[in-house]
Amino acid sequence: MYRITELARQFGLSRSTLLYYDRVGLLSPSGRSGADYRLYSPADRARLETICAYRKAGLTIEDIRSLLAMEGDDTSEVLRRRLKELGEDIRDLQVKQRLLAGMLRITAAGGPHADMDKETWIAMLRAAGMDDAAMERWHVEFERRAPEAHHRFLISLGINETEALLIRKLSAGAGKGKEENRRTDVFQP
Amino acid sequence: MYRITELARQFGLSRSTLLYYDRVGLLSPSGRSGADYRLYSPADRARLETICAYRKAGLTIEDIRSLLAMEGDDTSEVLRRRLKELGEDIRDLQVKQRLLAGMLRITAAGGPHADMDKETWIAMLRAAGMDDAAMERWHVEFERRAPEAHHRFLISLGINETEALLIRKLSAGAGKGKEENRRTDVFQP
DNA sequence: GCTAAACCGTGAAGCGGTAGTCGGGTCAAC
DNA sequence: GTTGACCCGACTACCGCTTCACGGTTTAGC
Repeated sequence: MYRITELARQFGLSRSTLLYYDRVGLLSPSGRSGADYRLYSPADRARLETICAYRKAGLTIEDIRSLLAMEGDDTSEVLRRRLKELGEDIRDLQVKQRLLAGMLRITAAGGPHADMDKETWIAMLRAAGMDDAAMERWHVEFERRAPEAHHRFLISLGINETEALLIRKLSAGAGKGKEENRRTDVFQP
Repeated sequence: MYRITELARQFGLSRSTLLYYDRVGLLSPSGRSGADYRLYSPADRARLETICAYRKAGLTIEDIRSLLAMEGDDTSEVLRRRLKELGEDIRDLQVKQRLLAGMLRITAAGGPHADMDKETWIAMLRAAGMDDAAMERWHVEFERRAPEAHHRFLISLGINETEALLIRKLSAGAGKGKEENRRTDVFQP
């Protein structure tokens, strides 16, 4: 059995937080001491562990309550909804980033890579010693191992859909040894 | 002169919001009608326009107050600070995305690289002909040109916060020519 | 046995940035 | 003079806690 501050410290929480969880009925200690102190059992501890995991994913208290209530039946719907929300929240923040960057007249921070664009990326690889042929091998390898990630990556550099598909097609073709498809200029236009 | 609800609607705000702005002294109407109604002048309107622009960038009321107080002298510091905060907030959300995706056993749809991990990435660069030294030069270059994007990139490969910060620190140090920091094993452990 | 520190309890208030609601006053049109 | 749209100030609610206040309990050392 753990006392409140002891348990709180185990999870990096404050005593107040556990008091709050008790008040809202999310986690109530299963016992009390003679002096009416809260006593948490190992089962309570396990429940708190789950709660913390969900909280770290940004789920609301209400969401967590319902997740704990339905005991692993169909948790996925709530989680999926939260995942969607997160995506929207991130996009909102990215919009704000762009607005602010505009005010500062900084190169607009756009996609997932924000201040990264095709030119910067290529310059970096070149600085590391890659030449055109190496970059082509790299695209081929990327397309072979993770075509979807390859696509997302190209988009994140600000390359448009059409051009991204073209690059991928050439990478796929080159991987099969078709010599006539050698057009390194597409990779570094 | 505009009345409160009229002005609120022009900016897609609620009446309550303008009442609040008045209460906290962010935007007070320059006049009152005979019936003590708030009357906003065109100058008030212009001020509100600025306020809305800043709010859309997610600045706090306090930030906006100080920005308006110093009348365009050195706004950039506050804005830059907010931009940094936004980057951190986005990273926090992306961490949550990954945690949730893990719970759903989905290949993280959130990160820019999704089904990409550190091992695959390194294998790809090696296949393209990069050696350890080249990879280190690349990290150094990445850190120098786009530190935030570098961080996001490392996180997207599934590298944890602590290790990402370590790699960046070493990259930054190596960029300044500190030979004793040469520890390529950190980049490919 | 005494004291001090560290713990425990309860209850209330506060944070930000609104949204909404209340009872009552004001205005223009019919 | 009445209807209905608008306005007023003041209030409450939201989330996930945190902080404060005040008093009782446990623990350690002397």
